Amino acid sequence: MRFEVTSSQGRARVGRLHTAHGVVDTPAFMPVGTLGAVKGIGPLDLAALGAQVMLANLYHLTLRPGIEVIEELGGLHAFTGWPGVLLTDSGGYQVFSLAELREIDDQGVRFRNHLDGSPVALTPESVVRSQERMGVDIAMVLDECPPWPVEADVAAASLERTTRWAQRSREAHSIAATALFGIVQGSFYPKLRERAADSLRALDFDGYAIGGVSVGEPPRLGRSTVEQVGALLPEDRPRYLMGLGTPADLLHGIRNGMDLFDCVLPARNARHGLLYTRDGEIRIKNARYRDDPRPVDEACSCPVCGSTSRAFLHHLMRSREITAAVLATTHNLRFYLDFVADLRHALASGDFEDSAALIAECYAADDPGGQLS
RNA sequence: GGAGGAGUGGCCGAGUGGUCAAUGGCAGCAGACUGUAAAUCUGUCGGGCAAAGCCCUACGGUGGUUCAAAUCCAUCCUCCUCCA
Repeated sequence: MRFEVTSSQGRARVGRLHTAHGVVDTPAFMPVGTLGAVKGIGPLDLAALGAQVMLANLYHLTLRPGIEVIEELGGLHAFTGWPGVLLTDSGGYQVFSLAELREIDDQGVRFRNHLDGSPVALTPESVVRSQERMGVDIAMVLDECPPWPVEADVAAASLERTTRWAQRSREAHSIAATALFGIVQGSFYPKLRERAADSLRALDFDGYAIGGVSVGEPPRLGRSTVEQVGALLPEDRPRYLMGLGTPADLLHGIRNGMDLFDCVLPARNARHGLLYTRDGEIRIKNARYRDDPRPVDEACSCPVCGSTSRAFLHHLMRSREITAAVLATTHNLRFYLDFVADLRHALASGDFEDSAALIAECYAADDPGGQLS
């Protein structure tokens, strides 16, 4: 993997990430396909929308269909038919989201499989090995993602473990075609974040992620952490803000030097009837859209906005028609991908602050403390 | 003609003397969702008001018993089943 920064404005930057399965223009939004596909859209359609990277999840793929099956079928690219770059998350997020179903110690994490209760063990080493076996382009280390609130001493102990795991992950990494990213934890304690960034830098990862954000904290804390950690990460490596976020979160992240983003929001919200437009969010199931002949977003380039009214989407969504999810997902992902592409182009041409101001206006409600403007 | 059964809030459907403006579900109205246990979950859901309270209207119609009726009695209306 090779990463180059081609232009920058303030701390925001434009870059190119070269991987075994193609190039990624950064800043990039990466749709989340936990089980190997983004819910509601096929891999080729997703690529046609402009997505260059898709996420998948090692914990989930380990349970079903199993790493062996994926390996036998030629790796995760061949198995899923996804033509672009693949990044897998390690299961660190499930340490947070499935907290009631797991136990954690220095060795690793033991889950009670959420499907049938059977035990599943992940260790830093097994996680790196499994991601390499699937042949993904970017692998994430196993980390512990603590919820908020958490006491400082608990967060510190958690971080020490995550740091030891990062060391072990680094040592376990053996296949160059699969890049390995470290993850900065440390909850919302600046000293812990600083310590985390220092120790990860010393391990010389291919890229660096900020994890443990949007875990129940007040939005201002998340924002300030991104600002702080963004300044601590190496300039010459891709920076990945894990799990975020809203359009406003992306703008804030880009402004603070982030290159990669992933989030389930555009896809999940689409399924739940919340659509993004250049004038803000709309809840398409609301009665007001019953006979609205306009497209979801006049300025949107997606195939749905080119052919479909809000009224029709409203009808399909209320009827719980599966196509409603497909169309809404198509639109929202295109919106996100265009959103980031527009900022990328604005950055490259020097118009970033103008674009940012426009976005901040549309998504003011999403802007705790007004950091965007 | 005879025998039995049933009519409850927009719909379906509980409730069989007071704790019932009436369980549930659906529909409706709105909200949440951030490295996906999520095509999920939550709130609301007769009307009015100076609104954690009060008033009005409500369980097919009418009348009655009772301190008190969706619940008991009489009668009428409608529907269903079976027998002639």
